[in-house]
Amino acid sequence: MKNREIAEIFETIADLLEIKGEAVYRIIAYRRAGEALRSLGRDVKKVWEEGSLEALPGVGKAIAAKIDELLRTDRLEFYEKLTAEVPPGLADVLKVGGVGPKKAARFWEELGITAIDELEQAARKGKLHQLSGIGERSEARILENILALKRQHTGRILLGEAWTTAQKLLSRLRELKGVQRAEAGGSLRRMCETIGDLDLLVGAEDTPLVIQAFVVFPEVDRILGQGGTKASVELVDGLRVQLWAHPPERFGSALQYATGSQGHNVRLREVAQKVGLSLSEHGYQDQKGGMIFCPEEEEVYAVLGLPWIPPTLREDRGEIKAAKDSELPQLIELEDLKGELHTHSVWSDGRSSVIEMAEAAIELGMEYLVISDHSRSLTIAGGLSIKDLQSQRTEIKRVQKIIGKKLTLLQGCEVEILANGALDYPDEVLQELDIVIASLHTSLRQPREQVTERLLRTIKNPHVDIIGHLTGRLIGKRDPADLDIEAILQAAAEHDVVLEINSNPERLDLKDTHARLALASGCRLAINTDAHHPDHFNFRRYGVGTAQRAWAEAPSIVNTWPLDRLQVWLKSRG
DNA sequence: GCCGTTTTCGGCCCGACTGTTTTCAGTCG
Repeated sequence: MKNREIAEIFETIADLLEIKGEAVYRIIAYRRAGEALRSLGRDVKKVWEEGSLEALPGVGKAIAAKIDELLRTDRLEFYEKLTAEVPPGLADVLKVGGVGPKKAARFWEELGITAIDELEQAARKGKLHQLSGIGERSEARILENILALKRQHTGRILLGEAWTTAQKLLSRLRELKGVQRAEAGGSLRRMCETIGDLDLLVGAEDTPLVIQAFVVFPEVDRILGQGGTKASVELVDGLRVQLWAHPPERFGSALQYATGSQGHNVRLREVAQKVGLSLSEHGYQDQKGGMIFCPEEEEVYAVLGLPWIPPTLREDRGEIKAAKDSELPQLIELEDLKGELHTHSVWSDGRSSVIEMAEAAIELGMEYLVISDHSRSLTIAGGLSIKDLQSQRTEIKRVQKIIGKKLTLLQGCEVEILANGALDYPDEVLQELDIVIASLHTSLRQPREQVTERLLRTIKNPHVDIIGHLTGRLIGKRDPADLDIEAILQAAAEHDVVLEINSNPERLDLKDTHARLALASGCRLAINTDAHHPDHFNFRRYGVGTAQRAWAEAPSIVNTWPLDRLQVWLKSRG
């Protein structure tokens, strides 16, 4: 049983207990345990085998026993009893906007509703508003939200997509009269791999005016809620956007609040409480009612004696303790990247020539650029024959002469890890290349042992320098290969093989938790764009965001190294 | 149900908006 499956069970338990009206902190405990499993990075089975389940944050005796039962028997008696009592379909009913545990319980008890479809039928027949305390407006809103839920394909969109939409909205907001500042918060600012909704924050004196101007933006399809300081809307493309507006002197605390995560904010407010302060989006309040305003986010943390915590760390994954102990990492930044180690050109499936890619790299101030086209067996992507590879070398040398010393071009290759575990070129060919990236594109669905073995064999090949997009996942489209991540990380650390964080927003592979585990295992990483066009160099911000979420510092990322150091390393590998 | 250099028991973040009511519960982030 996988981490995610166990997390889902705990989250459903939390929902059902809430509908049952159980103690709220018991419910929170199950949600926190679910979150802990999702952000673990390691296979919980390994933790279980070590007997250290209770060392996980949010996992105590009772929940550890439940994880144990699930891993041993694939079943959970507590869960089975609970679902016999409260229909599990009610957990889905909670996903409908405007329906929380209290209403779900009443629909079930008074109307016998146990699933979303039944709720829809009841709403259409006007049965909901016959209940006391529920009017026709609530009924209409619930029906509307059921239809909205059905329209949404996955519910979450890719980071890259959210980024683009947010930038458009922010620049429009900044043009509004009276707006002094506008920033994105939420999971976008934290650079999560997918985004559920956009959280935008504006600093302005006349906040209702800004809110009113925002809700009539042409891309707004419907208004879900609107007050003097916040509005919630759905855009024509279905994306939901929250806008908060606060006076500039409160911008820092408001931005901190809007950035989250919820878990981080709860922890921070607990720290505030211990020194007799109450923290909200408006600022700090002392016990006598006096306010401390924070125009800048740094001040929110400074009041508690903490250094500013970068948004990408704010996941309640130990960052507040690290801040207290002055042990926050010196995070990698975009400016630290000195070059790019994984790109494609028209020689295989890229859309630009070597010189076009080189010129774009120069424009971005890179010191070096690796052209790494696909190997021969990936015919669908125009993989290069050994002869083509030699012609390409001539071409790269020719371009190098044209561009001079502004950029150093290296010839690499993204070599296929074949289904049988061999590489797509013989060692003699790999040896001629400046750098070798080995990747899986095919037979990703092999059983765990087999795919893992392919990767282990690849890592042991002395000519392989980097493993590209380790799991092969495409977020929301293709599941990652089933791998023994820990065995692979251990081997990579041992053989000094670098693992790539592929920055393409569809991949982000390694993902944050795996990258964090890789660093803890002693692996080095590279942040690569896998660019097939100069525009794709923009993906670097997502790769850096992912690396930051893994608590990565620049020295662990090989393409922050200057060229001479990189070349010494490559030479040492033979 | 978890957790502890204030605690092994008694705490566990905080406010905005909505709808249906007449003062607030429910939902949401």
